[in-house]
Amino acid sequence: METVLEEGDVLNKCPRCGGGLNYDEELGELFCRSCAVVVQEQVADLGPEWKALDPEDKTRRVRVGAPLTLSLHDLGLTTEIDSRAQDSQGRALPPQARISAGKMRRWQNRVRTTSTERSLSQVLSKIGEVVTRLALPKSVAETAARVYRRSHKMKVVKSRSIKGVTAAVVYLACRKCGVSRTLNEISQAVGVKERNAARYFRLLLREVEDTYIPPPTIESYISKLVNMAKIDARVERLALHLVAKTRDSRVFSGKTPSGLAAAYVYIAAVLLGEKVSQREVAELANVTEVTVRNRCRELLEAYVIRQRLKPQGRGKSL
DNA sequence: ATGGTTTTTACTGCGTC
DNA sequence: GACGCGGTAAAAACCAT
Repeated sequence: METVLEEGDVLNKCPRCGGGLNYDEELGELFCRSCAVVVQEQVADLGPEWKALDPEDKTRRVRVGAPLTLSLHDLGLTTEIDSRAQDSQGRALPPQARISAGKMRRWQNRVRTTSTERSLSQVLSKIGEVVTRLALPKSVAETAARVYRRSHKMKVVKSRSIKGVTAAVVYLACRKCGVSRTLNEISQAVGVKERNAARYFRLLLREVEDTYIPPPTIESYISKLVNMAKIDARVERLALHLVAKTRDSRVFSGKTPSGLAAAYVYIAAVLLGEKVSQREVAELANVTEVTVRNRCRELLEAYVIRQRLKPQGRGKSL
């Protein structure tokens, strides 16, 4: 039960960031643990939604080869690490612009045909823009559009900021689809203050969305962090293990998951003798070093972390 | 608006490579 | 001496009420 990553989980390297890729044939879902973290359970939840997709996708998915690569890329492993991710080990990716255009076109077709009135609002087209810009999966676009139409029907978004609503809806869709993007990233892409988007997001949750959407887990943050920082996978495993061990603790309550995740990763790295600085994990988790330190302190106060681990664990004991 | 909680900002001292 | 680490106080942000 301490093992979270199963054998054979990692099939490939992410073409964009080099992180581990997981690809589920059955569900047609691929997830890079750096760019778009999707935890196993959440994938299962996605099942129905994916089945509802057009058959064209299915046939494309079955084939192996170049189209697959294309769809891999399509499935939205994105942005945020763009600098080094740009071009990886010689595998030439199709020009960004072309893919974006194609995706945009497809998305718009779908929306046009399904939406009853095109004049529904500018929000829908804005959603398309944002999804394209962030290279998010199609499922996100569809989910976002669906949520928006519903909220529109319920009149809750009447006379609200278009940008704010857009960001909120897209973020909500990401959450539903298990795509790990922060509200901050999306707000920036939309060009709106995060707190405004947050307001609308809460509004949506309260008024429209009846199904509870779990917030991003500490575990998902940990995976994201480890992969983004290119830290040894052992650290990830240990960090996740520590989370599991300390799961039923009040240390968690009210603290930002990303900060906690950063702390776990840091502690795990120290235990394993990996050289990872607080600054590094803090930056990647979008928190300050102070927060990392505080979480570490609280964690270490609450628990005695011993290193009685198996093979050549040259860890120190804290 | 307000109050309680959490995070950030800014600054300091300490050890070490 | 710069760097990583640890701590602190006050400001800022967040959130429910």
